[in-house]
Amino acid sequence: MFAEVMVDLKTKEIQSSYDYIIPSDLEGFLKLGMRVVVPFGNMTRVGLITKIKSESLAATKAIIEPFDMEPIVDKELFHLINYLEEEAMIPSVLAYHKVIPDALSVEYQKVIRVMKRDGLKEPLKSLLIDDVVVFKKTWRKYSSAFQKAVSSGSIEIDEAIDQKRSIQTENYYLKTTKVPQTQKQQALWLYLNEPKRIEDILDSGYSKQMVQTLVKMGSISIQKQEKMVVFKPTYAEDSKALTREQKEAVLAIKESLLKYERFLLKGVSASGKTEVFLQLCMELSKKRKQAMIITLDTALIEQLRLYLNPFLSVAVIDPEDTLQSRLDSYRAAQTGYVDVLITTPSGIFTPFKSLGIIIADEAQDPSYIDYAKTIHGLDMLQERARYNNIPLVYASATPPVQLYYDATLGKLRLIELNEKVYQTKDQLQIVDMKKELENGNLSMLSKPLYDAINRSLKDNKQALILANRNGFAPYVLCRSCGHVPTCERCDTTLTYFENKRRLKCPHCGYQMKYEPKCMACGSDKVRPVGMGIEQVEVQMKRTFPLAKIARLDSETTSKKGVYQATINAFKAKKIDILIGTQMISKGHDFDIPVVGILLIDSMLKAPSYLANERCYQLIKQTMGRAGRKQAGVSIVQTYQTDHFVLKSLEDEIGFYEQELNRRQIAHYPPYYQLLSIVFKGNSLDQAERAATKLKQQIISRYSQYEVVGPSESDIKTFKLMIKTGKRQDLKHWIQSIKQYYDKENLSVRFYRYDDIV
DNA sequence: AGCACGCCGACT
DNA sequence: GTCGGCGTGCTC
Repeated sequence: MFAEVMVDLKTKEIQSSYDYIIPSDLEGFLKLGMRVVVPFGNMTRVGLITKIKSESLAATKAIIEPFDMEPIVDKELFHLINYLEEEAMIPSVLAYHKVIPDALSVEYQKVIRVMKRDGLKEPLKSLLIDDVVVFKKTWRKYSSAFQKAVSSGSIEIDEAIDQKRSIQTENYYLKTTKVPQTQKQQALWLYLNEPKRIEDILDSGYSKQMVQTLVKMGSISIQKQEKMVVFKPTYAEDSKALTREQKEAVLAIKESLLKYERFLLKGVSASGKTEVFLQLCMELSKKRKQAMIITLDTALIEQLRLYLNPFLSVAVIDPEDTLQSRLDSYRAAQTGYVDVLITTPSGIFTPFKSLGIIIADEAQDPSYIDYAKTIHGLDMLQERARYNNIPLVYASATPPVQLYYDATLGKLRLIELNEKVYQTKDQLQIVDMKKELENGNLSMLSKPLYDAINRSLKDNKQALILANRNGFAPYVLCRSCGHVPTCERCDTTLTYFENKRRLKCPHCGYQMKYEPKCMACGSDKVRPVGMGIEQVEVQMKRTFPLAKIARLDSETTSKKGVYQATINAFKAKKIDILIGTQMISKGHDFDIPVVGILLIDSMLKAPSYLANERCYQLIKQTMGRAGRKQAGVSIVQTYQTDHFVLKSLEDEIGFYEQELNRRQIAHYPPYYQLLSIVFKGNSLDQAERAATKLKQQIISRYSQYEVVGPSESDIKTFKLMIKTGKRQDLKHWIQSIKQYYDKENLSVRFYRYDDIV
């Protein structure tokens, strides 16, 4: 027999499936979806069995050994890998790496054994102080030196595979056919009529000693089985009584529990969405089916877990947890040992024994699109729901335009939860900052917002300020020559952080020390330009010197636990004014009379077709934090009072309709599909030529496509943006483009979810 | 001729 | 990702 194996070749986007001979002793044991160790060139690599077949013309080498005891990729995951390859245009090896969790990935090592020490020259001499040294990535630096040392016989090299985390096993004890002599021993022997763990045996009153003697005598055998972490519900009493709307929502979704259907559960926070989730999960648990809930971050995961755990067994995959704990939860979901799995979008590929529902919470959030803009989490979840024939519930207070559009077409069912648990009338005020300037107010704080905060502080109450812009200033400018420092890697302007005196790239994380001297002309007239959250904090402290002020942004929360601690302190009223980026807008219920929204003008101008929707959602969500029990006011400061996003903050339907109208006219989703094609060559020139050439070819051959660009995007790259009514059309020629440019020593990449226009 | 270096393609 | 083959070009 033969196996088709997808060899783990991390970077190259080449054909990666090769045929291997299955050694006769592994026949029957090796199955589809298991990983195996195979020889590849002069290397030893891990690969995934993608097919088992009885004939192969190509196979010459045999599989060395199995790497897993059972398949780690099931039918559904194969389907998803295939989907990523076809729809997201990701090469299959990369798709495989997306689907396999980090905890199960492997690293390749070189084990160097010193044979003749006197033959060694520098730098090897000082590197190989011990007789056996293991190298990982640093191997590459010295590979040629090692090579020479091998041929001169001073060292030998072996390959080793390092698993980051393996599936843990533990011993189970089982009786054999050999009956022991004494009565006591026989009691233990009879008790082990099925495999039991040592803890359970001890709990039942038998001693370790006895087990061991019986093992020695051959009356008990030891089996290795996977060690499962058990997630148990904490068993509370009855759940809360449902409101009429909640009952209707639960009923509507319950009706289609065993078929594929999409729902949009629209409700502001505190409208009781979580209770609806709980009811659905409990219903499924009775049917021995599992639920997957996706949310955004540690805090929201924890909130959900605390709500569900009294009634259900709940596992959690949080990227901030350790590899081992993520793997435990992964296995619990895969083996069906848990009712509910809560995870962030990073966990959307977790396999389940028997999945019954998928709930995508905070469905409007951009983090559902992966960093590389090639995968949309919501699309993957839709594919999984379709595959498993189960419902998919999107939950959001401010649904993405795409889902609103789908709902109007009847492609998904809209369920609204309108009743706020606390009824209050929220007030909205939009302040024109141009007028403030005319009236002589030079500060970043408008008079109405200043008054509102002041009043609140006098009443011993709090204020929440959204300033969604990291750092002290969006960029620094040399007033002498006009130079603006940009990122080496992505060419975007660097954000200035005053506290750390550093310039950072908001895009890729590149950072450098800030010197108040111009890198281009040497002048010392370098000044920060524009406003960021650090500056807001400084000014707030100056304006309200007696108030306790805290800031929540990516910088202050880089240490684990700070986020939650600050939120808790704010809830406990130990902080008077909380200033934060978008991270303060999600999930938390504060009871505050004043919400101030600053620095949104640049967001409205962002070069993304999603800018309006993101800004609208952010403002709405932040407003939603204000005034639960008490009356609240939200104050939005802007220079663009006429912008339709701001004008329709209290007219939801109006917003969606105007935005949809705009997108239809400008040819954006949901009416048109986008595909960006990015060329990266050895030189800017080469990339531009290729992009221009392809554009002409597309225009002349396919009149239905609209091509925008080419425009310079990252360093040494040019981008074309294709807009088309039907995406189906694109697939067939993408393959040929790829092959064509591979020969030209140019890299071409395709991004389905690029929103930057 | 002899060797160092870099690019290219094969790897089942 | 890794290695070997082959061509180029430099040096003795």
